Amino acid sequence: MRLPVERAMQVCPVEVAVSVLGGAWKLTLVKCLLERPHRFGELGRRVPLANTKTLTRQLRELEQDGIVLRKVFEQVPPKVEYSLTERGRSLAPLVALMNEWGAAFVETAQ
Amino acid sequence: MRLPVERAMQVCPVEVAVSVLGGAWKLTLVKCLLERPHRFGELGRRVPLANTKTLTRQLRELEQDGIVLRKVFEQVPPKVEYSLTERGRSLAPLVALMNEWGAAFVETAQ
DNA sequence: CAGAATCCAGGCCGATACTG
DNA sequence: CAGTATCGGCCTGGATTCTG
Repeated sequence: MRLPVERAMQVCPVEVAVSVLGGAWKLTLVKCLLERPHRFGELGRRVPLANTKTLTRQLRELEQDGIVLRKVFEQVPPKVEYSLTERGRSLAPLVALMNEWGAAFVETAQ
Repeated sequence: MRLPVERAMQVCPVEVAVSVLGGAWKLTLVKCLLERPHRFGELGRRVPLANTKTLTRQLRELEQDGIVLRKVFEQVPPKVEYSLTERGRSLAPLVALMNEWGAAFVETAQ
């Protein structure tokens, strides 16, 4: 278990969710993977503001937290496919709600 | 509109929600305020790992984003009451889902 | 193609002390 | 009571370059 998550546990389950999912682009990546599995480069194009390092880090953490599955195809050129675990798929309702709320927030933009 | 939110808008509504709600303790504060209005000190006791500076910052941002209402009572000793706006109350389903998901995450702790 | 390596900046959050 | 002031650390995220 990662340290920030440990801390969050002391306070509230809500905070656990935030510290697991709150990283930059994480939930957007999950949203993409809910559609279908993606390759690394595809995800990069879906989230154009994230560079490769950030992308890799977030995906690794999602993998470590049991949300994302990383499958390596041993071939040249290399191919890696990212997909969701069951726990990852359980985020579907949450992602839908956040998408809706975020859109409404922008809509009602001050 | 705050800068990180502007950036998030370029990518996905989900990312907007994350950048508005993802700060430390923010959603936990909203969860408390969904129960009833709280005074500053009360919130501090509900979120014991946040110090006064952090608490103030998060509450100010939530206020700026139209989620929290800050009401000052001109009296001695001072009294400030925090409550939710309509937009804040619209977070109820989201908070409930995240609470549930966070609890399940801890339950299934690796 | 899918990253790893390196370096760097900013801000995000925290501890502590002080104030009207 | 409800903050502000000051200082600082560190972690997050980013730009760029390099590699099997």
